[in-house]
Amino acid sequence: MFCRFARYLDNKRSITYVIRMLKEANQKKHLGRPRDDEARAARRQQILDGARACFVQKGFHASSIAMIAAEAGVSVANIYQYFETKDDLIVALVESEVENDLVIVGLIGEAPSLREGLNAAMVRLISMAKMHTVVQLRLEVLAESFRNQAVATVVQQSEERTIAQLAKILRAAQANGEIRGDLKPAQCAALILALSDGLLSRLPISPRPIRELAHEAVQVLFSHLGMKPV
Amino acid sequence: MFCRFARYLDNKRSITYVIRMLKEANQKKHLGRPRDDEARAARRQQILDGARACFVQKGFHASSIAMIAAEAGVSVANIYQYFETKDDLIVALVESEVENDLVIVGLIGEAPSLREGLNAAMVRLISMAKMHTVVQLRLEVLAESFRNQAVATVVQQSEERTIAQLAKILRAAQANGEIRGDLKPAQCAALILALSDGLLSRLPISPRPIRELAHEAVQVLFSHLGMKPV
Amino acid sequence: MFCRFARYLDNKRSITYVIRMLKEANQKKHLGRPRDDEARAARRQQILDGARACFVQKGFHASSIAMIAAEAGVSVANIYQYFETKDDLIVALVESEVENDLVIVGLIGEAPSLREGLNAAMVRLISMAKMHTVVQLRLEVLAESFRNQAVATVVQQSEERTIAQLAKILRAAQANGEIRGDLKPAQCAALILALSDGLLSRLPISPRPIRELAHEAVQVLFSHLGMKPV
Amino acid sequence: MFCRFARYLDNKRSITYVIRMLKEANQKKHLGRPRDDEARAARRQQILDGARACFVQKGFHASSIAMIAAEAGVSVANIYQYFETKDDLIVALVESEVENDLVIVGLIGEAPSLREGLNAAMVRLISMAKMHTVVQLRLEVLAESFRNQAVATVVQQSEERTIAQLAKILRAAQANGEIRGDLKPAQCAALILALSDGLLSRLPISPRPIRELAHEAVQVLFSHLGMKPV
DNA sequence: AATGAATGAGCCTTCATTCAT
DNA sequence: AATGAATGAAGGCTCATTCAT
Repeated sequence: MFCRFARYLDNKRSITYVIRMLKEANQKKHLGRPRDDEARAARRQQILDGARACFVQKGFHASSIAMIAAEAGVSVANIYQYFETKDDLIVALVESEVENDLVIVGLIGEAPSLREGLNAAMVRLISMAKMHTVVQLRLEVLAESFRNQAVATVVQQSEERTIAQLAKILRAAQANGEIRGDLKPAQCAALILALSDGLLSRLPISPRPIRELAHEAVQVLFSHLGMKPV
Repeated sequence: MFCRFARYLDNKRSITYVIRMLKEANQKKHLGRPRDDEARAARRQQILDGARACFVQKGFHASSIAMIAAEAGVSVANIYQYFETKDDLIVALVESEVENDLVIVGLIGEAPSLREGLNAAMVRLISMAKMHTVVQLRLEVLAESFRNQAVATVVQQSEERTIAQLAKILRAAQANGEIRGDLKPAQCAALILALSDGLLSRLPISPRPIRELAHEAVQVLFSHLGMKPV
Repeated sequence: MFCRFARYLDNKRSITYVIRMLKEANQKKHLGRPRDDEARAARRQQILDGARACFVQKGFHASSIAMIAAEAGVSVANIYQYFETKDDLIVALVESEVENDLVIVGLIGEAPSLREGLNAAMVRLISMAKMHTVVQLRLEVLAESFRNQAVATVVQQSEERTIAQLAKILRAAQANGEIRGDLKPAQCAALILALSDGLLSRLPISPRPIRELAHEAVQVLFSHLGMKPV
Repeated sequence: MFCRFARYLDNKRSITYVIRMLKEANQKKHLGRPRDDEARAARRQQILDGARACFVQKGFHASSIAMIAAEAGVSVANIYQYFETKDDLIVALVESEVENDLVIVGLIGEAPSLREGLNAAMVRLISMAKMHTVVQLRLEVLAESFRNQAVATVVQQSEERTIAQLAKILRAAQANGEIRGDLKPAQCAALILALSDGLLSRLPISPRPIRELAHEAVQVLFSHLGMKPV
């Protein structure tokens, strides 16, 4: 279920028309009164999914609530029962998006060795089916961080947690002698994340495949950490 | 002349009001017809400057032509004599923005040694007064590249040129033995650019000062290139 | 229990948020079904009270059902079990509001003399704690009478009753020689009511205190009625 | 050219439909660029006229900008080139509306005697073709004054001017012995205005014709002022 | 009877763009 | 060439009302 808008956007139809079409495609009826929190959470997620698809396609500011509603298959007014304003919706999406980072770092931690962990994380990132959308959103989020304090705060907190987690892994690797002991784990962690962001953000503009660059980058890291290159 | 909009945005006034105020603040009632190509170019630049200020403040899609016109001190309709659509304006701005990269790389090339060049470039970036706006726009541009083919093309071409230039410098350094000879210059160059982008993009969210991270990053690079760390 | 909305309206929050806050502030989660007609009437009154608070604050058309429900501490849907439409709610409120007139006129009738009665009524009006809201609503009602036939009818009927009542009092005063015998009681009564409305409606715009004007007005009346001024 | 909306409002058509109909009825084309202030003032007045018609019909808050635009025969966006917000439009209308008061008072001043002046003013008011709308708006304005400070200020200032003007006339009448010398002119003036407002505001609800009441009211005034009744 | 959820229609405002001057 | 005026379309948000529970 990728952004259904895409199917309409190439025609020259007006946005209003596209939205009506999408709405008619969603045969949804009046849903009645699902009482439980579970249903509410599901609907909330449904909206977030629609929002994500739109934001990936058009960015935060060029995505309209009407688009998001159509994409999610709910009414415009309904969205406002789950999110107070569009900004809140953006923040909520950012919150759910930054979870990814921890997951990736988790991959590193679960591996038997740092070397294998870093490799696994890289492979996972590169081959992830929705990588494209993750990266696209990541950029959107970083750009938004410059001007939207609420977003910046969310990302900053996630960043701290992620760095802390990765630093812990690095410290463990130092303890068992896998990497040099004279590196500052937190700084090193921040660097790894920055490098990763930097690489991925070039997805649409890099003259050579990101895959190659990522491989090279891991080499650089290994040598910096004092591990033998592959 | 930073974005003059900032001066008005905190009041509760409507955008329309703000724009009128800005317009009145720009004394020159009638700009008159540019006398020659040079004057035309100047006017064009004036518009681009206004656009840049707005884009930095609000992003591409949340900046309106009216804002840009007010910020630039020209009339709305006048903008349309220099740029066919808002998208064209964006592309033009992106074109002028990617020039920066070559300038920075130029810094590296002019230095007596690669080590000094890299250091100089880093210092220049970090201490540049308008660094904040450059980075903000960089993210905006990268995010836009994902969805706007015209922008992607411009950035991609610039990227190729920049990498080629940097690769040339690296090759020279290999030739005079400053760095390891077994590195692929182009790939290495791409990596350096990615690392730089990655670092800078964390400006608003990094839990520690970018300056520190940048210093560390240069160490990583040096060790990767086979130079002694500082 | 003055309009609780006031407490929220200064913040920048969206209306949706304000309404949710108010709702949560009203502890009783579920009102339960009213046991008898009396309980039903109480619930109805509860809604009318909420509506009154909102109408005073914002007027008929700028008050939303959601606001009224939040203010009254009932659910939106519940309102629709007591009033078929918002217009019906308005009419019902108008009906309850015009009762005031009879009460005031009653005050005049109960006094030992017309002189004392008029004075008492004036004092009562001016010093009434909720005078402000009464007057505000009175204007709202009069304005609405121009365009809403249902409201006009209600007010007109009340007006007739009130005039009749006051005329009766005046006739009695004529009978015992307190006032001139050549006045037409009904016309005179209408005049008194008009003067009263006219005075009070200037509450927010009068350059001098209404109290003074009211005193003067009573003098005028007295002299017109053929009573000695105070 | 009374409110053209009236023609549509009885059918059950949606507002949107009505607005489209009205728009199509206005064959207006793109107006080009009238440079002069005169054209701007005319257009501004045109909008105010449309607004007035709507406000009379539906009140301030139930009149939408779209309605006003359709009624005035301009586009919605165009309105915003003449008035910053809907509230500003309301204030502007109120400003133009309170001018009426001075005109009426002017009538009194121009008459050869106070008696004739008051009579003339009354007759003028009662027989004015658009009296209905004037009174309707007057009530709307007074009601709005309670909650809209900007409106209250405008009305208050007008009120002061009007009272001053009328007081001057009364003082003159005192000077030439037409009326009692012991009345306070300003207070008396305020009273006259209040009585007038009070009477007129009962237009839609008075059980007997306002004309009669007005006549009676003038008698009251005359006797209060110490003039012989007619 | 009471209510949370839902929605089509509408609200105010702004947008990118065009046109007559 | 430059610009004020103009506008259809769309933006974010709220409304009165309904329905299933």
